[in-house]
Amino acid sequence: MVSERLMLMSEAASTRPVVTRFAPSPTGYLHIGGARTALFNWLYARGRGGKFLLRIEDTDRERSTPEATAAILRGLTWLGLDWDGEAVSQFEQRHRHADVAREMLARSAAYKCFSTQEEIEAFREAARAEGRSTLFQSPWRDADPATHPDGPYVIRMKAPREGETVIEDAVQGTVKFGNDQLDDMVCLRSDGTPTYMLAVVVDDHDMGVTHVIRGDDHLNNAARQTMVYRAMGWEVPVWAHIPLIHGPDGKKLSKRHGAVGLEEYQAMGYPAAGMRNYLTRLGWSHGDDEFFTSEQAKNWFDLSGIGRAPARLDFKKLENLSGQHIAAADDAALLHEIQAYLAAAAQPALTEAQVHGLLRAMYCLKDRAKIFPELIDKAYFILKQRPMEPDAQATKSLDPVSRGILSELTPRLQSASWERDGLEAVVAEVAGAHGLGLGKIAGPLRAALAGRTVSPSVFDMMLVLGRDETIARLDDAAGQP
RNA sequence: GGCCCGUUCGUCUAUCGGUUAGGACACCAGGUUUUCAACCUGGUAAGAGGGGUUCGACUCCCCUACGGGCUGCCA
Repeated sequence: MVSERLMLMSEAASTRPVVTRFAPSPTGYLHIGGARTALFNWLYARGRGGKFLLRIEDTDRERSTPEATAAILRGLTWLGLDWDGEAVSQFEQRHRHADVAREMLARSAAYKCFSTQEEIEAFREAARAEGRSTLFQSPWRDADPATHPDGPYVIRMKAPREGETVIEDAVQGTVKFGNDQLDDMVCLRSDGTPTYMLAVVVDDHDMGVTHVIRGDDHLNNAARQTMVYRAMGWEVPVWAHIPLIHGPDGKKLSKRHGAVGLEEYQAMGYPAAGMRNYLTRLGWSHGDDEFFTSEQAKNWFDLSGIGRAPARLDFKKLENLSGQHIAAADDAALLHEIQAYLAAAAQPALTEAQVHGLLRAMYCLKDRAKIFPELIDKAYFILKQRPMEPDAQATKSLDPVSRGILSELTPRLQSASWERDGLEAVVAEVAGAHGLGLGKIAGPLRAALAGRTVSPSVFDMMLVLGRDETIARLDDAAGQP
C-alpha cells in the first residue's frame, strides 16, 4: 500500500508544479490542528518549489469576522508560514460559484429543487421511522421543467445513484464509497449563495490547487467533491487527508484542554522553530529524526511519511524540542523573538540597557532554558539593576559567615584578571582558605550577584556583569545587616 | 442507525512477511556538577482481542471491541 501511495504522489508531482493551500474559516482563533494542516501544506509546497496559497472560507456570513481573519494571519506569520500572493476571500468569489452552479444545471449535472426545509425534514423523519436511509431524495430530480413552480429553489447536484465513487488518497489509500450513501448535495442555496461543498471545488480548481492536504474530517466530502470535478470536467487534485490532533487525554481537542489556539503558544513562550519542529513530527516521520531545522523538514517532508492515526499533544516533548531550538538559535534572532514574546504575553518591553545586557548574557542563558519565561527568569541578574534585593531563598544563604567570606573576595577581585580561569582561581583560593569547596561559596556568591538561587554559572555572571558591577553587588550583599 | 477512517512502550513514532520489535520525550536508578538547565551510564515499558492466509505475521484478509469522523440550504 505504501508503494501505491508513493506512486500516486510522484505521478502528480511530475505532471504539474505543486500548488497547495490552507483554507481556514474565520470563525475563531487559529486552532493548533489547523496550524499543523497549514504547516504540512507549506512544507509540501516549499519543499518542491511550489506555491502555498491561503484562502479564507468566509461564506458563513453569520460567524465570519475580520478579527478572526486577522488572528489567523498573525498566527501563521508567527509560525513562519509565508503564503504566496494575497489571501483569497471565498465570499468574494460567490458570483463565480453561482455561475458554475448554473453551468452544472446547463450540463444536466444539477437540477432545481423546490422542496422546502419542512418537506425535507418530514422526509427524513418518515425515513427514520421506517428504518430507511435518511439521505434526502428530491422529487424534483427528474421533474419536467414545465412543472417547475415559480418559487425559491436550490440547485442540487445530480449525483449518480448507483456504482461507487473511489478516492485515491495519498494518506488513507484507496477509499470507496457506495453512491447510494451520497445524496444530491445542495450547491447553490435558495438565496443564491454557494455552499461550501461547491465553493471549495471551484476555488481549488480556479487557484490551480494540485494537492489538497486537509483534516480527515473531510474524507467523506472528498467523494462528493470528486463528483463536482467530474461534472465540470476538471482534473481531480491529489487528496491527502491527515488525522486530527487530539488532546493529551486522547479526546478531541477542545477548550478544556487549555491551549488550543496557536497564539496561546506564542504567549506561553515557545519559540516558533520548536513549535514547527514539534508539529511537523506530530503525525509525520522521517525515520528516527526528531530534531531538525525547517530547511531539513522542507527537504524531507513527504505525504508518504504521514501516519494514519490521530496523535496526542505532548507538552513535555514540545518543551524539550523548544529548548533545543533556543539553544541552537542565533543570539540576535533569539532576542527579537523574545521581544515579540514579551509583547504577546503582555509584559513590559525591554529597555535599551536590558537589550544590551541580554545580548551579552545570551550565550550562557540560551542553553539552559526550554521556553522564554524560563530564559527571562534566569536573565534576572542582568535585567535587574542594583540593589538586587535577594528573595527569601537567596537571603538564607547570605548569612553573616558567608557575607564575611564575600567581603574577603572583593579586594582580590579588584586585581584579578577578568577572564574565566582567573576568576575561578581567585574564588577557589578564598574558598580553600576556609577549608570550603566551591559549592559552599557559590551559593552566597550567586545570591549576591543574582539575588536568586537559580541563575547561570557564577563565573558567567561575573564575566557578563564586569568587574565594577560584580564588586558593587558583593559590597551590597556584604553590607546587608 | 448507515457509511468511512483508525488501533506498536505512558506519549510521538520506526518497521513495507523473517529484527533480541529500534529511536525520541517522559519516568526510574547511578554518575558528573557552583544552583537551574545540560551531560554520561544503565533500566522499566508496546504490536487491542479472536480467527484465518503463509514455512514464517506488528506487517496481508475477516470478525469483534474500542476511539474518531461524516451523515445540513455549517465550513
